[in-house]
Amino acid sequence: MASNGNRLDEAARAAWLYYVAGNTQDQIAAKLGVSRQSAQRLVSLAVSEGLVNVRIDHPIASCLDLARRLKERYSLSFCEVVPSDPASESTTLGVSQAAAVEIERWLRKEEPIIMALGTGRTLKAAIEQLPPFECPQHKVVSLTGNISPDGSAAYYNVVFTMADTVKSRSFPMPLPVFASSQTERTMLHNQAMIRPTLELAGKADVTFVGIGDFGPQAPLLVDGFISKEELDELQAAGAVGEIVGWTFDSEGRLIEGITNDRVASAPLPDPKTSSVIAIAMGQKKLPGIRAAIKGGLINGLITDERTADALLN
Amino acid sequence: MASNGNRLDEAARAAWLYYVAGNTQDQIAAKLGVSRQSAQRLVSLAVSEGLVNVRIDHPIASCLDLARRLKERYSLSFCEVVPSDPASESTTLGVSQAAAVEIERWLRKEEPIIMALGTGRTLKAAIEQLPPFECPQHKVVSLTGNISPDGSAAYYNVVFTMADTVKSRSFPMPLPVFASSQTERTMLHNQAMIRPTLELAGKADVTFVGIGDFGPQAPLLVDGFISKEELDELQAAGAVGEIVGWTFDSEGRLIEGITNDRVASAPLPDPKTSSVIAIAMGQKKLPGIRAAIKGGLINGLITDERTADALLN
DNA sequence: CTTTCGGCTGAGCAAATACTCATCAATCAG
DNA sequence: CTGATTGATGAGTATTTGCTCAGCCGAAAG
Repeated sequence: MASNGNRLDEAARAAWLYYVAGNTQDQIAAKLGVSRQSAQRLVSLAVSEGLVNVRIDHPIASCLDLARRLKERYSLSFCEVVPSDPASESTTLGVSQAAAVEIERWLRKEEPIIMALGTGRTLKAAIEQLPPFECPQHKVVSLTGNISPDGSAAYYNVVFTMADTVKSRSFPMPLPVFASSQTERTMLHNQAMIRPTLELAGKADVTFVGIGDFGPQAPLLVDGFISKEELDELQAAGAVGEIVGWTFDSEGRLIEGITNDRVASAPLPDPKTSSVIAIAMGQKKLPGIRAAIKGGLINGLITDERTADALLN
Repeated sequence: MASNGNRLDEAARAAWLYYVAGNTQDQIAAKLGVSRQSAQRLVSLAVSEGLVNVRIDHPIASCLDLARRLKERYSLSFCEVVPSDPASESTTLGVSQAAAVEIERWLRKEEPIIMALGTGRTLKAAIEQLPPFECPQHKVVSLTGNISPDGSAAYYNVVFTMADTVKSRSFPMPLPVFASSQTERTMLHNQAMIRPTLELAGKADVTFVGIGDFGPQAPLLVDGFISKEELDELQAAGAVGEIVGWTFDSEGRLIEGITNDRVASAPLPDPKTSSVIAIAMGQKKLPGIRAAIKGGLINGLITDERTADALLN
């Protein structure tokens, strides 16, 4: 749609006049020859389309301090803490922006890298913050299958979302998230189309993942990947969190059997040889985050002030 | 002042809650435990301190097109065009932000680079847009002296401004802008403290400069570097623009004699071996910009829509 | 100890902005 | 061709923001 592009152009122009040039919407309306309301709509469109990117260039002392202490205490190689909004229950607010900045930083590199991506709401929100740009030198590979139990494309598989805005070479994983049995998983993983992707995932320079909790609203349950019975069984076995479907207990040890036999996801890249950065915040995820750190599943964390504080106590 | 730092912390937090979390100032006030007015003041402080950085992630088609045509027509290796605010007479609005982004892009590189900086209001405005960060691997060298005719530090010498926010190795040029004679210049340039700096400037990987005009408000005149008589003489000799004090005619050829014999600035780095990017916009500067491009003094340009349009016609 | 001064604060108000709703135009299926 | 649907528009209005001004507090000077 040319009209759509033009509209976004106009929106960008209006947003530019508003945020950069500091015009009022009245002035913008006059300059663009539209009504004041339309100008307001253009600005708000630009905002809602994510064209407007605000960053605060000030390391808030308390956040820096929390990040430093987390890094020290848990030997993390990367940690970023964003301010909390005390009133908000969102599990993405703030961390998604910070994650987007970090993801962009990696993708802006000139030498080719391999980036692996997990799945989940938090990560999806982060990807949606990315500005469009081109980096054909990089490879972005999904750690998890993109097929829902009902056969449709998994909504929270983020590689596709990313491909919409960032032009890199994408490697989705054309698999279900869980195989029906360990045997089937082996078979699936041996497919000629899958194997290279799995190998690529193993060689990732950097990995971004979300962490799923095992409360009553566990994402694996809500999205229909596991049944209530399986959830109960996992909880009984001590499950506190999950990364791309790999379930682990409070010590960060993968739980044997149950669902981990059937997860079709690639194994998590080894944090010893690459950066594995989790993006997670919120009370619910706390046990999972703590466990993932303790078990050395991850070596990087992007979280918020409140969660950081809780992790230290 | 700890209070000052705390205040900026609070300002950053308020700005974060406002711009990123989307709170109203009332909500922020409640959360930070201050009055609404104070919250408003914190937000506006954050804005005026430059903590808040807005960027519009949308290439406005017409600007992209102008940039492309400029690059083609004049064989520029870099060109960026920002939207114009039709009502504003500013010669920095927009281009300073765009220049800051480009400068930051260079400084974020991991491998060490040498960046040379010119002088002037436009460049200073750009430097002021830079967020604070550290890049000790780079060297930033001034092309011009930093001593005003009256002996004070030249206000528009930007290396110091930059050193305030960006931690790189800085090389100011402890010289006047103009020597009193050609002989004195030779002598000054042969000083042991100056020579390495000059050599560094000659090896710059990237150079950012402003362009001065020769109208009645010529910056060289306004800042007291040259007299009205010298200005008249230069104009009579065909001067249309000036970069770090080097005056050139409408073909971009340096004007022999008069002031060019005495400019203590380093010679402009050769655009064949490095990027020499001019930041300039506005009707007044048009002849100077055109000449600098024509004469091959620069190979990169950051300007605004209106100026770009005029350059193409 | 008092005075002065600079900066901070809150109240009130004007301006700017965002939202809702009814209307209108264009597109598309039948 | 007609009716339905979608999306844009302008008016009116509520909310939010920014500005000015008078008062206040504490630090520094006398």
